[in-house]
Amino acid sequence: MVRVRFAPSPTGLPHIGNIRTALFNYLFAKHNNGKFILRIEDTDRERYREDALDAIIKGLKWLGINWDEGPDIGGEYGPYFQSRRIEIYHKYAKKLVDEGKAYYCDCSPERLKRVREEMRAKKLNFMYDRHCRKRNIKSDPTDPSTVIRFKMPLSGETCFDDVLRGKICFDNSTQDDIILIKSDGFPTYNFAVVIDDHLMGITHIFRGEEFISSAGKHKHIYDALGWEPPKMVHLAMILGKDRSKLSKRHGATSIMEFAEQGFLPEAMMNFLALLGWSPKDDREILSKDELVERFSLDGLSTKPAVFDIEKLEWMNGEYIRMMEVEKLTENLIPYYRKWGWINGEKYDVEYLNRVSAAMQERLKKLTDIKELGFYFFQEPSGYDEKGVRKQFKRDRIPWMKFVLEKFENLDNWREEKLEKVIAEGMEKFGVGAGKLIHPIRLAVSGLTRGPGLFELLEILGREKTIARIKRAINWIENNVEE
RNA sequence: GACCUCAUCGUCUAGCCAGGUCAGGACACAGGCCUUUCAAGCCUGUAACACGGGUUCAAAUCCCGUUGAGGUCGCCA
Repeated sequence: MVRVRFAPSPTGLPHIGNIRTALFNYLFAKHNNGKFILRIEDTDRERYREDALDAIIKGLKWLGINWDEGPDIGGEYGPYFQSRRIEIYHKYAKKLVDEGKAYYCDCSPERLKRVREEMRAKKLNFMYDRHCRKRNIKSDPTDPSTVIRFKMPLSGETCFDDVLRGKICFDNSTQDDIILIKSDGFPTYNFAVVIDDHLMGITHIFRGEEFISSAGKHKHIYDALGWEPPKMVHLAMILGKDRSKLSKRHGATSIMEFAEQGFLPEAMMNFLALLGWSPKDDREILSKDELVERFSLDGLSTKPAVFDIEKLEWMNGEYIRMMEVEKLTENLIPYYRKWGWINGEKYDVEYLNRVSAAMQERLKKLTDIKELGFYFFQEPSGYDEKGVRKQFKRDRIPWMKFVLEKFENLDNWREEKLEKVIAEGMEKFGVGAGKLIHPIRLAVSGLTRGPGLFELLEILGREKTIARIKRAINWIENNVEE
């Protein structure tokens, strides 16, 4: 049985790099009918953030990544918070000390800092000088004046197998006597991860390549405990547009910021899956089920990938276009509320659906409708500048007045009827359709672009159309020179 | 600095492991078609094997080196 885990630390909001790691774990588990486990690595009390756990859970759920065992739902390998597993770590740490494979150390942070600076001055690798290694201090994991350190072999070489990269080796002389238990009694990541992965029966570890260098150290701990390490898969990183590590500078980094910006979880999952993994054929739009079905180790890349938001936007647009109109409306409603376009429980779903249908193929993100479709909900507060120059010339006024009058007397406010009015105007004034259509569009929407004019007007309704055309004529008379 | 990882269009990538294809697809970009505008859709185009050696009849593909990029070197994860 395949068992994989996503093991975030609640020290910050999850960004797309973390989430993609979670996704690959998830896809691999589901592809193999295995279990996906969520474990919270909350052993750093200094950097702990109250809101982080909630953000992690929210982000994963939003994307559609569900776990089989985890902090909120439990499971037979719990607890799934490392902070609740302290006795376990102490037990194994003591065992290692008893067997002479680890030792207590009372070096102060100040001394460590000094040693580090001295080594730096000599241009040596920064490592603990093993001052306590042979002192045989008697202590206890809970004693705040001591830590427990691991006795690294002093010579030789240690290797582990990375599923993607093959054998990776480190010279033991370069490996530090890492801390297993901190002075506050909490384990370090390096220790807890080994204990938990083993005890939780993890079969495969998918994590970022920034963990490659610690994997060598983990191997020693596995060996010391007589355990077999899980299979290791170190994923290539996700980089920003400038090829540097992803950070705040690159815009939205927290996964929920993408949700707020109007990206769809299905599109986000699809896009993230393709960052560092390839289905190896020409298909790019893949549903969650298809991703699970097709996910495989040999499609995984070892090369860092640049996060390209333009492709995400394209893909999101694809998903918006594939969506049922009613579903699109449902997705848009929270934004309409947020912007005050609809209030309370009473709104015209029929109207919203027609707006959705008209705007669907023009949206890349849900929030695009704020710029592109506001006029369905609000009076335009001004007119597009270029549009004014081209379409709001004074000689258009008679044409607009003609259309206005016809509209006022129309017996049936239907697209076909509206179109007929324009045709009549073309004939009467001997001009092309655009000469009438463009000024009317600008008058009712304030924009020079959008859905077909007759569709737009029919949705908007007679009352608003008439009022807006009148207002525009007035505006031209007052603002445009002869 | 030491150690580790990586290297195909601007970007995501297929091809590499089992050498022989005009190096394929997608985003973006440019042009065209459609069209009342904008989108969408369709068609076309520009664009890459980091460099240098070697092995071989033949190298994007195998080997070595160089360069470049990234990562790690915490009582962070």
